[in-house]
Amino acid sequence: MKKLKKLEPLGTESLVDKVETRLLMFFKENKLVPGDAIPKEIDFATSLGVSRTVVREALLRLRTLGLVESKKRRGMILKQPDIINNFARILDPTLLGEDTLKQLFELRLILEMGMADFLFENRNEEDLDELEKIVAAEEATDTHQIRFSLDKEIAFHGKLYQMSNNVTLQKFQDLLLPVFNYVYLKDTENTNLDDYHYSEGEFVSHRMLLETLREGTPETFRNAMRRHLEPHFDHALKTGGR
Amino acid sequence: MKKLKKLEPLGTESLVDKVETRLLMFFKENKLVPGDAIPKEIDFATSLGVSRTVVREALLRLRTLGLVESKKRRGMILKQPDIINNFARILDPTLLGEDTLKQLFELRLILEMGMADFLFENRNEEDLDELEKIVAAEEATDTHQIRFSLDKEIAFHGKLYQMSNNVTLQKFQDLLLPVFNYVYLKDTENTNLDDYHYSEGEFVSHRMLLETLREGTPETFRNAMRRHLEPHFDHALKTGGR
DNA sequence: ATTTGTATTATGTCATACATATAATATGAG
DNA sequence: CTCATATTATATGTATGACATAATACAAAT
Repeated sequence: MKKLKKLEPLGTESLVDKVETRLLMFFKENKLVPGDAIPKEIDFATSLGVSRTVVREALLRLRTLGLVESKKRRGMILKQPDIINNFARILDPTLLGEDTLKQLFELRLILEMGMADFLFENRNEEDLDELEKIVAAEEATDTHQIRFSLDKEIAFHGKLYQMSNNVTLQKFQDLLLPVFNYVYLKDTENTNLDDYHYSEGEFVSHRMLLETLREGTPETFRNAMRRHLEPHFDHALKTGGR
Repeated sequence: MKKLKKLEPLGTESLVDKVETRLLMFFKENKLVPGDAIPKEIDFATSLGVSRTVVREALLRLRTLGLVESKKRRGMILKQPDIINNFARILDPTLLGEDTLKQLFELRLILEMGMADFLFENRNEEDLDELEKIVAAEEATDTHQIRFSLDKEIAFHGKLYQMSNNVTLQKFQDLLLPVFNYVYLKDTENTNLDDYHYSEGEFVSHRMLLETLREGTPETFRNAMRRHLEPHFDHALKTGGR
């Protein structure tokens, strides 16, 4: 038997896959930018030699990803994909695995530890005042349970994200909020955070964070935030194995 | 003319939209989890009273988002949506606006500043040795240009992400890498980073970061990292307005 | 000139048929 | 009986043609 050339595994990708990549190539080659109109389904179908069904499914994918938008009679136009928005639909904590949830919660800790510099860069009286109001309201309500009242937690930390002045980060946080809540609640079920005793007995409250943000530096703020988040960090680090 | 009650705009959502939400409800109500099989297209179609086409398009969306997976003859099963993977297709830097790019680059700075605690929690000799190798190779090559050699930069920082032991974070970094490179290159075009002079004249090299990771604490590491990233921070903060 | 109707057009939906891949089963060789 | 191989059934994938729907342009009417 003659030596035969190894038989290449023939592409496993479906027709729709191919068409999708062809469409993306088409956009790039023609240097189309968001706002530009693209040919109609039937034209793509004929020039690619496939059925309208296939073209439609490929375009539907791109639409799902927010890359194109379709209007009746008007055809389709390229869109600036809103990276974040699509996930909102499916990012249901109950549909995510334990490990992913844990990692996303870690991500939250990372983000809040890392954004100090941007907070200091963009802080202004207006925002600080609003933060002040949030803290004041928090202190006024229930002096015993203030530490881990979820609503206040969200209000305060949410405001911080907003103050980062990074819209993408904000959207990201909005998106992950349900996840955070979910993990947070699950955690508080198991370990009663009120009983948690901080190292050196010192608890860093929202008020103290606010003061640090007013008078401190990014560095001191990071340290304060680390203390503030200590129970969460402990939980995340303890339950290690991924 | 009499004062008329404002006429509510009636729902503009398409059939496919409705079916999609119905499908998601179905999954939740039946407490389906990743791995579970779901009814076939035709069954959904008949029970919802719509054509297979519509069901198919709705399912295709969910497939595009990674929530379901389809295999011939086997039907469809719920999948753990890979949050990150979906971005890849559309996250072409050339398709993103300037502002989004900038914000993603900031996100990188935030992540690297924030992950210190996890690095220290998960560090082990093996990883540190590998990091050592990367640094050594870096030092060996070109003693003059070591600071901002892109490859080494990627190798070193990439390894850090890997050491965070957070797969989601890693994937996120993989995904954003092209964006980072893109922004990085554009930055170095304008401002020659080699000419950048660090505050107090002190430059924190990869080697110093490594030493801090070996002997220091999360706190000292954050400070070192902040110094190391100083030119990037400066650039990000200077060009402020979003 | 503003409104109202009408034709046009590209996407949205439907119905049906067939192709294709694969799990399940049956068949056959040893 | 065991294993490999062929067959069959089935759910998704693709194709085709038809009609519905909404948005636009333009004509007609007031």
